[in-house]
Amino acid sequence: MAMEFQILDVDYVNLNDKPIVRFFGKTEKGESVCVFYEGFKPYFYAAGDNVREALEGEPEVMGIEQVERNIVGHHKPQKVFKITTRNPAKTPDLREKLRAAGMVVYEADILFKYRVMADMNLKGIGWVRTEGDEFANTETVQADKKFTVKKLVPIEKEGNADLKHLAFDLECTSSTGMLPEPRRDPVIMVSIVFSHKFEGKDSMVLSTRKGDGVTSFDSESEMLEEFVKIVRRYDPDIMTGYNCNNFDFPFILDRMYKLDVKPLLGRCLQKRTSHRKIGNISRVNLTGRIVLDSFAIIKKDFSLQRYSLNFVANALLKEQKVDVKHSEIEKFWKGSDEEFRKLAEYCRKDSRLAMDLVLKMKLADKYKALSRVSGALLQDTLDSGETTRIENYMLREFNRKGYVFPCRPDDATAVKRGLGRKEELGGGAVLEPIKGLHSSVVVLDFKSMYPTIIRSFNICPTTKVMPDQEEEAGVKKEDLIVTPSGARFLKTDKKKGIVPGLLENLMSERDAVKKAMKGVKGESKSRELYAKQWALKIMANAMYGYFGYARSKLFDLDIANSITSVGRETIHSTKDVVEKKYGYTIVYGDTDSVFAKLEGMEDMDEMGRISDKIAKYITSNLLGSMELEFEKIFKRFLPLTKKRYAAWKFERTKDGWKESMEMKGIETVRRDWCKLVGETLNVVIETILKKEDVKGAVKYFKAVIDDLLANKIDISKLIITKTMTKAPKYYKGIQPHIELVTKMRARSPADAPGVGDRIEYVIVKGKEMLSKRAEDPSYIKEKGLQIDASYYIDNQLMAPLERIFGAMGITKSELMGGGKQTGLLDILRQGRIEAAEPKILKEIKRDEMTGFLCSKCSKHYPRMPLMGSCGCGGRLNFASANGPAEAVVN
DNA sequence: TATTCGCGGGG
DNA sequence: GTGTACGCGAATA
Repeated sequence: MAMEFQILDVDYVNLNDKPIVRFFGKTEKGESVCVFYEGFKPYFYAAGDNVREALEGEPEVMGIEQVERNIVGHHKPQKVFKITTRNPAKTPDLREKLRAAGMVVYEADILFKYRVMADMNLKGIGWVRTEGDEFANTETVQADKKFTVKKLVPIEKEGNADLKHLAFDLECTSSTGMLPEPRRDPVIMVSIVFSHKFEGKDSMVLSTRKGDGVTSFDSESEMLEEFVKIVRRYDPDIMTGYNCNNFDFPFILDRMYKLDVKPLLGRCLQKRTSHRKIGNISRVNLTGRIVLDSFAIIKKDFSLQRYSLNFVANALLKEQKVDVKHSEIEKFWKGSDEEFRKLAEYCRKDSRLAMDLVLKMKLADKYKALSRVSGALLQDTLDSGETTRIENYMLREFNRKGYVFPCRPDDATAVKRGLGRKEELGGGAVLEPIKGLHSSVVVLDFKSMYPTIIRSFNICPTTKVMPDQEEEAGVKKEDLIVTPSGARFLKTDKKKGIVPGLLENLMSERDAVKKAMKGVKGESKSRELYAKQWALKIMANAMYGYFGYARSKLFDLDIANSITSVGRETIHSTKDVVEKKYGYTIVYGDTDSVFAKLEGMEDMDEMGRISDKIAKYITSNLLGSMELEFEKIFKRFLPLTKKRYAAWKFERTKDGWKESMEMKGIETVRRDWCKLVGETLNVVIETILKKEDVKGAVKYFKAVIDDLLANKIDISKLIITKTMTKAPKYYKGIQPHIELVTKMRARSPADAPGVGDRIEYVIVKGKEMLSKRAEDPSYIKEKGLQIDASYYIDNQLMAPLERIFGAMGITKSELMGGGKQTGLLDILRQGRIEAAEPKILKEIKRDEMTGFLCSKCSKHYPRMPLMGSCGCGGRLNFASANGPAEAVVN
């Protein structure tokens, strides 16, 4: 009998002194599976003269065999010892023992499940077929199908099994007003939402109080026991919740521990579900299932202003939470039946939103694809970074080519590498932007620059030849490629590097998937292919970083530097060719792109044709698979500094040119800015770029300021929000939103915001310090208070807008009305500005300047206040550590 | 201008 | 479990 399933999780147990590997999975029909595989012996490698002696009499060692393997850094196979052991868990001991004896160990830090998967060529989320199945009569695991198998064979099969999801959410009371703590605060309610009907229901609410639509319990421990039973009966593949990794799981597990409820939420009935917290990150171990925290994934994959459940649900699902403030939970819990019912619906809705985010936003798709490409298990793809995936992917290929893989470095080595990195590792080239507003700029970029450099120069730990290694490698100088940083690699025809080979596979497979996408019909199929090509791209792009990462098993600065040095040289030579051969100015460039100015050109198609021609010519002179291509047109391009610019972009599509704005390094939405800032910034940038109307932009900005001063701006645009994370008394510094809460409590304790609430405030006029002048927007309207216009001008609007206008050569004094405004058009025409020369009196260097100092009362201002003089009426000088000065020089 | 610090999200 | 450990904006030197 045989069976096919998709691998969800793998672990092992020791039975009779032998490891038995367990594969948890799901069949196409939706049955949960657990198969047992026996007979795989743990092993690793060691090199050195005293390996046998060092392991003499070790009961854990089953065999030591001398074998030949390739080792990174050598060009001929080396004699190493393959050490076979009894128990994977004992490997670290043996490893350290060998190291203490001066031996070098290999592959002695690979998790046993990954050792097995790599050798059997099995991948996370990959499909597998079993052979020699025998029914396993065991109650140690929970699954629809349980078998002991003789063999597991990977199979090529597209599509994904239908996974069962369970979302849950807790409500707790708090005895302190701070976040509830499991050591003293109880769970009062648990909501559960099912992706597939469970006993006829799609959701449940459990609680220790009775109410409509709620399953009630006499005690918290009975409720938690039932929660465990429901999970087991429903048997989900994926458990989710919003911030469940950091709150709901740790909380409920700690409560179970305290109340003596067995936390058996996984598919193994012998392994308790546990959580471990390191730093701020907590991870949950659910054997046979997967924990997917929708908050964690959304934070990684979506760029939003805020990540509260309500904000995210609004932005992504157009839904909102039931309206209950955190501070009201306890009130509703103890309140009327109606209030309790509302709390239950609030709780249910939170689970439903967490579930909808996962299912409707397809949060797991990308990660499934990454697992299938890299081989890492889905849980690891979700929780850990690129390292796990790259190492899984590389290990397999290195082993196939007869290499043993190095171990990861110890902390001391990693720290040393990290320190050395800064001076020794060069990054990409960033060309100095030519200041001013530019028109008719085309952007050309190198397709997958670092992967193609690695391929074209055959850069790999297996092809690197050190100065004294020519003889060992059996090569001559002409067999080597030298990179600009001076490292030497074997040419491809001598020996193809493993990493270049992997990249070639990743990139050609991606091309094939993209081709297949064109002919595909059906939304789910095309989504799957899209995720696959995305994963292939991510894996290819991650390869470079791995060589420069301090904890990498293949850390090699020669390699990292070789890759970036080729990149830098390529950018500079591309700039030369475009400028000298074609006569166009490069106005900017960063790592893998150059921005060329096609002076005076208007016609998009014409600009596209010229770009294509240039790109094609340059590509023809590049090595190997490196390729320059036309990417987009910036009809207007306004650089502020390196890595920061605004542009009016046109992209070529099959239906003509698609227009949009592109901002790099310029935020128009920040949570500590009021709406007015973003709005003003957007209008100003658009006016400059689209209408080329700098005067208009200045005029608009001045009008905003006039409106502010005249109290004509709607208060809603001036609201700043901040969360109160703890009770006011625990704040050490004085902060506006906390001062406001204190005031609001004095006015009306019942309506004042509580811990965890977001506080909205507006700064009003007054004599007190700024923090004391934060006010509640509705209170302002009610009492007709005046807003503090100069605060909004100096502390909110000025800095970001000054940067934009500064890039156009407009100084603050010109902006604020006093200065001359002639010359703006000249600036535009020239596309270049010079900094104004300051008059020299008593001077300090620019970087010495700390702000402004009143000559009368010595008050210090970090930034020039709006009125241009001190509040006391005194004149302002420049301030520095060496005292005041009248001028600043560069 | 670089580096360290603090806090998000959950109740 | 043959383990590993966030990330960005603000404040500060």
